[in-house]
Amino acid sequence: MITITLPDGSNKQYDQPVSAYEVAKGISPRLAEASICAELDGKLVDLDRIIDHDAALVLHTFSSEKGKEIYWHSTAHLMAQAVKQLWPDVKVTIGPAIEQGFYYDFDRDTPFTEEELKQIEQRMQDLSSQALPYSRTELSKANAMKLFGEMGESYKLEILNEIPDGEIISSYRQGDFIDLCRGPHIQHTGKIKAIKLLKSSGAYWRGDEKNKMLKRIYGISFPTNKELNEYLAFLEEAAKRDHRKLGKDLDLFSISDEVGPGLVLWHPNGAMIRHQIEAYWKDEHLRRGYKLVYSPHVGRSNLWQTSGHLGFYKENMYSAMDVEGQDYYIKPMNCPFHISIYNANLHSYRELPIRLAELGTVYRYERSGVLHGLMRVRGFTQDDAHIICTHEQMDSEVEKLIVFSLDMLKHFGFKDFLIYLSTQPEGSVGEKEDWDKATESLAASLTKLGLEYSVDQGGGAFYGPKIDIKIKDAIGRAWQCTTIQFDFNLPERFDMTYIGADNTAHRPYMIHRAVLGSVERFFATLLEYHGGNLPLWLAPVQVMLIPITDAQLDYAREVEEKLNAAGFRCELDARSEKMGYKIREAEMKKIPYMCIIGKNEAAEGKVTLRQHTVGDLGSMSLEAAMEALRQHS
RNA sequence: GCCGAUGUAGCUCAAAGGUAGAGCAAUUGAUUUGUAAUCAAUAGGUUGGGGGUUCAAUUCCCUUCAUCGGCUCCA
Repeated sequence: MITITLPDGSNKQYDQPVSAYEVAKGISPRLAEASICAELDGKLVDLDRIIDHDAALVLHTFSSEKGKEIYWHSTAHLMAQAVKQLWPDVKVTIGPAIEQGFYYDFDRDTPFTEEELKQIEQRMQDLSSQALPYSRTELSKANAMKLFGEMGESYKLEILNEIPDGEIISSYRQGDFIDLCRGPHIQHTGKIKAIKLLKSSGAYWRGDEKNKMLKRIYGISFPTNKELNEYLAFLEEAAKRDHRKLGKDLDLFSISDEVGPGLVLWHPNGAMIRHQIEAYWKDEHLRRGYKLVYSPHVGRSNLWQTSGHLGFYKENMYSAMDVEGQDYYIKPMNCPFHISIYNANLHSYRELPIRLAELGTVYRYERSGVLHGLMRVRGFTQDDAHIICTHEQMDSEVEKLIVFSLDMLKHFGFKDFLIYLSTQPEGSVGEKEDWDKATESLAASLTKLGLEYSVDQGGGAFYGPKIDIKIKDAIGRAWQCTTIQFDFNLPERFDMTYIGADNTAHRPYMIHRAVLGSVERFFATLLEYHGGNLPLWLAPVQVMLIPITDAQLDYAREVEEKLNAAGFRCELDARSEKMGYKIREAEMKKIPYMCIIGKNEAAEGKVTLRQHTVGDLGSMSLEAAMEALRQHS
């Protein structure tokens, strides 16, 4: 008797071994049809896997993350099959599922053209209609080497070589196509109904630029055309939210060819938003015991020598400029300056923690291919701070930092974060004891605050462990904003000390952190998150005054003055255009509120309020309108 | 930096081996209007830069710069 436990706790009993598919069918034929793979005692397996012992079984459909992953992975195999059929000489490499879809890397000299993508897509559809079963074969490493060797798939041999001897190796075959693969897979190619190959690009073998450049094809697939169309519509929607488009449409910023790539020009509207962000940022820091500082944009080579940047960061720094025979470098980081500020005085343990904060503009050489709107630029302003504290203060400082960061991000409207804890990498500096203590402190704070996080083992900087908080952009790409990093390197290099209660010098702990990350990147994620409809307190123009005819201009000016005096940012549209036209323009500029002022309003001393995307809110006294605005924020 | 695509008026886009066209925006004039586009006129371009082929290039070729999508890296 075999007992199978389902996720809801119920049991199914069988006299003899049974496949996961049969179990699914026993529950409901529809579930069996929708199932993609099975999870047996926590291990993903094919649906036709025979269950011969008591086990916990979870069936995954396309609605689960794991189901999607297997589905897309299977589609990647299908694409590889199509490509091999069309171009037998092309070598296959690897083709995993990604967050949205899948890709497959091929070794081929010429890139895949749009035409060819369509051709591949068509062939995939043909193969799908043949409903070819994916069948698993387990074989020894030697046999696998022989098989893929005969097929001439050299990349597969390279992968096989790295698999330890004795391990069972599986391959999957559908029709005439065999791929080395751990699996599992969907039952047959017929399950893949809607396919779209999105783009082709180059990608290095194993992500290493020293390796050969392969040709990658990205695609996505769904069980129904409806889902595919919805996804394509989502991409279109997302494109409208792209901060580069919004930046242009709302006249927020530009990047000029003549000024230089990756260098941002902030237009008045964008600058106003930035000003609001920065003002709030400064207030919050002062409230929380930070001291604001300013530092220069360049520093002598000695400084960067001491900090070590000329050693380990030089490829990201701009070349030196000569000043009276001395080399000066434009700063890629603020740390050495903040440390120099700390070191300008002798410090007692009574002063600690010292928290130095600055909106510090830095310049880094980023390779031309990586620049991306405001997300990745060459000159940017970090909302930087360095916290210098004693060992005892470390835990509470870390905890405060996490709370501070999340509070601030939430204030801007963000709700979903991805939190990562990165631990000690190979070749790091500092004592293991310090690393462990700091890492524990970071982990403990996250746990104490009840936050979920992923651990990036060995992903820390060489100088210390860190916590990163990422925010997603319009199409789900995650961008790092907050970073909280311990630094065991610079305090040593700059010989930072404080005098302890024992009247001897001690080495302080230093935490380097940025909450927003960089003003540029944060601004971009903020724009995309809100789709350009910023919260009232950030909107560059909060109220647009729209007189209906020129006869109301005087009254409108009066209203403007009063609104300004009350601290609202408003503009008067005094053009002799029709009201509908002015409303349309204000709506397109995403201005949160409009005050419509016609002869009725002028006569009664009122305004008619209209809210962006909402519509007419009716006529009211100016005081009532201002109260409504205050309520809004 | 590498692979691919793209680059035409301020913006969004057409066209084409024989010296570029629309809509919006702009300017001027008329209009004075009640909740998402009033009408007319005017002006606007070395078709990203450089070089080549050609009787002729903006179109074809080379090169360079930039942008976009990836690779890698990172705030």
